[in-house]
Amino acid sequence: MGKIREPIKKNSIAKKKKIIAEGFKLICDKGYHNVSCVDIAKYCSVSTGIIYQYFEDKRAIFIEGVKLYSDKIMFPLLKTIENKKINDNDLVDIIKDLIKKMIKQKKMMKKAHQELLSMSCLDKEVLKIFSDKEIEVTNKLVVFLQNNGFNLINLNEKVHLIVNLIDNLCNETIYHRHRDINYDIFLEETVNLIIFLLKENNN
Amino acid sequence: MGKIREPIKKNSIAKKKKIIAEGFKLICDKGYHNVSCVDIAKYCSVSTGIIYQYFEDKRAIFIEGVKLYSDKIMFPLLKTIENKKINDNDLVDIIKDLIKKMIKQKKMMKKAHQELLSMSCLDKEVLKIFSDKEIEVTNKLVVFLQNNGFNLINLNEKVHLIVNLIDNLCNETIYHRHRDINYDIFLEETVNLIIFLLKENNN
Amino acid sequence: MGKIREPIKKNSIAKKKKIIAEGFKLICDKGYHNVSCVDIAKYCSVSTGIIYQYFEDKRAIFIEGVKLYSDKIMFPLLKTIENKKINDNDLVDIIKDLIKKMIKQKKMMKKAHQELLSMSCLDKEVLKIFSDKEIEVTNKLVVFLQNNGFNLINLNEKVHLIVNLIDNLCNETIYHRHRDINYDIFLEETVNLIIFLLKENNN
Amino acid sequence: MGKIREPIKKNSIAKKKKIIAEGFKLICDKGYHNVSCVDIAKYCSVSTGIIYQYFEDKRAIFIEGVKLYSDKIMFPLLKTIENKKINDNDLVDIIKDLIKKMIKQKKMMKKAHQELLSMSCLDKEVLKIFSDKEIEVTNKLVVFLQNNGFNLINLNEKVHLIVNLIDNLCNETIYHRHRDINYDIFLEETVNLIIFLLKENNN
DNA sequence: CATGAATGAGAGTTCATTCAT
DNA sequence: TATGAATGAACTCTCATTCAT
Repeated sequence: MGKIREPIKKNSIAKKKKIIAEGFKLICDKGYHNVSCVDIAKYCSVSTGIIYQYFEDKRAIFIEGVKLYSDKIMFPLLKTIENKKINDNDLVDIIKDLIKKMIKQKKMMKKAHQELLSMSCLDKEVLKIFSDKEIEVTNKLVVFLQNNGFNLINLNEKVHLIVNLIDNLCNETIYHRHRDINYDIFLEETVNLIIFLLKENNN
Repeated sequence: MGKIREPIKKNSIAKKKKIIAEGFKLICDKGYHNVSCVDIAKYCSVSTGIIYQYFEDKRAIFIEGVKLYSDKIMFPLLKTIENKKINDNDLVDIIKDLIKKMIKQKKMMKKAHQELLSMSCLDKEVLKIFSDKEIEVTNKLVVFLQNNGFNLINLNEKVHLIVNLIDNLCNETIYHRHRDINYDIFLEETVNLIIFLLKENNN
Repeated sequence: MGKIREPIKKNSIAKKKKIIAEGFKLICDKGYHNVSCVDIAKYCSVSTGIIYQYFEDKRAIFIEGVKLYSDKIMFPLLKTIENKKINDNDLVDIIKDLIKKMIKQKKMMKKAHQELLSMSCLDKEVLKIFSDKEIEVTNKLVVFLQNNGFNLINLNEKVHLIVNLIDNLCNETIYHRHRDINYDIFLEETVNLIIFLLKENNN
Repeated sequence: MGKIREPIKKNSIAKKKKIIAEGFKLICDKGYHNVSCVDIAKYCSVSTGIIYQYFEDKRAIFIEGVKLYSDKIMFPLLKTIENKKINDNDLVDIIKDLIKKMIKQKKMMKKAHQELLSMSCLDKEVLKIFSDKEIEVTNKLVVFLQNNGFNLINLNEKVHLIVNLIDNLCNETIYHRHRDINYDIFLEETVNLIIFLLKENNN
């Protein structure tokens, strides 16, 4: 029943923010299904009752957390390309450097990353947030590339492919550990593809 | 405790298989966390007791199901390339056809596919099964390509990339629905990349 | 896991006490193995949940009950000798009177007594509680006897024997009903032994 | 429902005996409430079905076991005095020796002893078996003492007391371990009492 | 507004007993 | 007769949610 209430007092607003921040952290850490609302309340040093005044349920806390923090965990690319300039000479190095930074970031958030990935498979709202965020990333990359002289056709779709390629590389490196893959070669081949996409004078 | 029993009688073996098949179906349909062992028992028309004689717990049923059915749901590529021959002329068409078939298959198993993906993010054993299966797919594709005259260096890594590219395309098409993407162009560009990988005289 | 909580509010403290008192009563009445936690909850008019917030499990309720009520059930001797004075003339009568009072008390608690005895055979913690209580009883009796002029050697061991003799007599009378025993004579002989122990100028 | 059947074939009779012997052993070992009928069946290498054809339930197996084997566990005194002769000179030594042998025997059967003691507190049938056995023991001891020249009044009751005293001593020694008791002195005092009982020219 | 004790439905699991083979 | 697979009621325990204070 619609008893959800928005905090007005400064103090209460801070409390709600705390529940999102800390609660989201706990969920990502322990796993969504291994954490109860009482756990979250305790972890945030608030009463269980207050949680049900600010949030529909556990999922709502998670969703709010996803909205606020998914950038860092799922899309480190955004931060990484900010204030970058590229010139043709060191294109390969720049891409490699960027990928390495992303891997590092994602590794730091491994647990959270897994949890978010898992939830995004099942929860339409989470997926929507990610889709929107991906579009944002794509758009920024498109602008970024155009500003750096890459005026290609189908740039939108190419950027999507690039994002996917980088994401795959990151995930392969962090999780899969396929025994039969040489990850250095995998990196080279991925970069090759990205360069091909960026250099292509298609159609 | 080691109370898990292996069925011996024909009838019982069938019953265990039924629990895996139907139980896995139910889990994929409703979601792992929305289904209890009692639900599974009812759905399979068996007693709850028998479930605990054949399986450690709910997860064990799921894992068995994954082992048996993950091919069809996660790796339809395997079936799709069997008994195929390719010649240079229609390479593009063959790839496109293959992708379309895979999308169709995955769409049929959408719910199950989501559930498996989600679980693979959290459960090491599930991930392991998938990793192993992926290696198998890669190896078969490598052999397949070699049999068709594609003797490229880094073939292993390239095939991995191809599998990823196709997988991404499938997922994009089935789930993401990014508003800003033209999926026909996305398909063209993906195929372009695959062809590039297959034609490349690298290094 | 450490989810056990200590009640703070007056009301809750009373509730926990109620669970111990009534739960212990029910267990003693019906038998430890014939009573479930749900039974106890219903009998105490509380929810099952609260039981698991205050107690580890059923056994914990029983143990708490034993700690609180074992005096009355197992060691009525303690209460019985309080504020007694003895002089040589009526020693026999005093002992007989004391024994009769104890039998009466134990008879009232027959079911509980059986249950406690039974559990003490199997449960080390219960046995420990009883052992400690027995030592307390012994010590008080020792002091009591010294205050009444019985300064014997090996008083500790003698008192243990006396306690045992009385206990045996009680149990024989309440339970065994050996057909071949004349319980009046059995009482006489037991008192004889006690007197012998108290009068002995040993070694 | 009265489906209990008595085995007729040699083979089946042996099977029933086996269930009693081995089943009783298992129950005493693991504890009555920690062993299921299926456990017993497995332990005895018989089918669960057959158990329910020969016995009402688990308790029935236990009762049969008690009937057959309780002598050794609860009343080692019987075996110990067989073919003994006593003369006044070494009466003390004989009693001490006897007690030590009993303690040794009971120690060997500690687990079973505990279980039987525990059950005897709750189960009237078990208690009856023990009561009858105790009467038997008493009677044999009475005859034994008369044969050795102890023609005392109230011999029956005295023997009961002696049996109790010895039993207490055994139990104290094996289980209680009261910190404040010196068990050598306790033994001395107990023997003193027994001698007193045997020498007394009462009334 | 905030608290956290209390609720009770429902999850996972066991086991005495039955019954088809 | 003997088997042991199967049953399902009953047990222990958890947790999202409520509500008196």
